[in-house]
Amino acid sequence: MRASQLLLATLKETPADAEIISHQLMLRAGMIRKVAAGIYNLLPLGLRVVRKIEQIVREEMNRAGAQELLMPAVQPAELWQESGRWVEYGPELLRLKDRHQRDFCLGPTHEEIITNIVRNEIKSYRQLPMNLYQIQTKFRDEIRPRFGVMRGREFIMKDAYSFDIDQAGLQKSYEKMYRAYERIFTRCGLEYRVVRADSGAIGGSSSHEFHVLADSGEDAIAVCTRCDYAANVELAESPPPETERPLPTQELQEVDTADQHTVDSVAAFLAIPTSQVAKTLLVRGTDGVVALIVRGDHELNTVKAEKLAEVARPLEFIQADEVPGIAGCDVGSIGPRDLGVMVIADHGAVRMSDFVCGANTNNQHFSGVNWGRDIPEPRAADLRKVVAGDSCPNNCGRPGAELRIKRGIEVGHVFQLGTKYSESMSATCLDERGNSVAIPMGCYGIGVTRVAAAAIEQNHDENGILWPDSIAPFEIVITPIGLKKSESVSNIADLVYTSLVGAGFDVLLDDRNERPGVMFAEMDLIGVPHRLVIGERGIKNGTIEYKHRAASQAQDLPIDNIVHTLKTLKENR
RNA sequence: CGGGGUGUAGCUCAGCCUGGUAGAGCACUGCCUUCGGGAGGCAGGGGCCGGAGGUUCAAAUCCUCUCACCCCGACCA
Repeated sequence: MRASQLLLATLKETPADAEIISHQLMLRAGMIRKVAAGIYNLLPLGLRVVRKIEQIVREEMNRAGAQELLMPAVQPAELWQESGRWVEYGPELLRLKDRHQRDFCLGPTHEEIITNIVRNEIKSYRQLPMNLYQIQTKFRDEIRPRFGVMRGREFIMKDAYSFDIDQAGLQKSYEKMYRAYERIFTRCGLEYRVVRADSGAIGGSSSHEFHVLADSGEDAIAVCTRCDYAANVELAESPPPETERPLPTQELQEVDTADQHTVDSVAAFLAIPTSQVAKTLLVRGTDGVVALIVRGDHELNTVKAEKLAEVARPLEFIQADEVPGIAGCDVGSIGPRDLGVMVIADHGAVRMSDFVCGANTNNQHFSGVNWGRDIPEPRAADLRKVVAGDSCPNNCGRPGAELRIKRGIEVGHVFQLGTKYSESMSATCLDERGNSVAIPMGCYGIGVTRVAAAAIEQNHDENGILWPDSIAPFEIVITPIGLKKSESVSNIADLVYTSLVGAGFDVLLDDRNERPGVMFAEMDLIGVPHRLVIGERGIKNGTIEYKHRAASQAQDLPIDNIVHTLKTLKENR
């Protein structure tokens, strides 16, 4: 490609509404332009990167035995009504009507369509296992799109769906995808962690997210400092501590706590740490109200709470105006003693002794409270969010092992759907004994455009992007100095360009006759990993200057076998 | 949906408080000089000041409404 024929839409200044570095650099490098909130043009340079990522994904999916197909972006409401998601999915599903007033939506995902294909085409276990995937535009009407293509409303996604005759088969298909994903993200040059995750609204059981670690990540993940443990903060377990509960040393006392209504202010008022205060939260239960207790310095994990059979889903806190009727006091003074509702305490709270809690009378708290003595032993459960410094839930036992909270960008997600869709949409086939069974499904997504943004978050410097070779818009840029003035420069530049292209490199020849400073700055900005500078000076010595984007120093390479030299360089990387 | 903010040239922004002929830098066009890290000079082109209504002799500026975008939160995964 010649730069004179490329739409090189670089910006010197950073557009005001771009917050994070990848968004800024994608705009400045001329990869994307905004059309509306969360909706972007992919300019030629951006599309080049996306196509390279797609190609890696395609190669690895095919290698794993999946087949590519293409489903429509516009989908009829009937299929969504059948699966129940026409109602369930909510306003994130962009709905539209055709000229006959029939309902359609723009697909945020394709479980309905693929299940429809499979129920029509798959009749026998002999046709399984099967894995079908597509790389396609998705639409999700996000409440708040942000960070450029990181969280766009329209984006490119690879989605794959596996079909097996039984759970064991699904497990195998799942593991295959898991391994394919490891290969894909490694080939894209990304540093990532595999995170155990909640499968959430899509339903099913086993689920892993692939997260690129970056400070700008939207998801908090808990990772062990010593082992592989990594989990979504919402799902990371906090197992019962091994320490015993200390014996009581204080008597139960009722204390006047004036107008202190929060854990922090009560603790400050009594001059004790917040970890000595029990926080009592009233939620709607399946049978009446339930009190959830966590230590004052801990936070309730609503995902965990919802999993308790006694707690109503979705989790609903008792409104402030209802509290006096239940506890006899306002929100700031609730405690588990003589509360008259079921009490469930987090493992950490169960280990407390001589603690402080509300007295169910306004402005009154108890101190010196002990389970078993003053309040019946509560039911114990894992209720809290993990915090940095917690011990590794894996019990990896390595010295110094503790949890850290890091931020991650979710670029891939694999989960086992089970028979959620095959049952609601009757996708069945015959097993070897002739029984009709619902087909267990898995689904596997990769946010292609998000991978591009995540790669930038991880690979950039003050001058611009540092693309990994595998997904760079161009592998090599040739920068001739004084192109119009020097015939030898222009001849050598052309010669090197044609030889490199002939050797299969993806090369950009900067034939714009710009000033050197401009060319250097722009090529650094768009992040071409390898640069050859051709100038009179080098030609006289029979050399071409070579510099890797990330290197601080350039080096001179002999012109003679430049193609071979670069091939060797590439192979050694 | 709640709170906050911003809409003025392609981009970054000034001007608004205190009403009086629309500005700068970058980008763009032409000419000259320059030419190994986003050059300099001269001359140009480009704006219904987001939109509608109002106040006023006069509105980018004051008032009302509206639309769009951004940030925080809630929500969602």
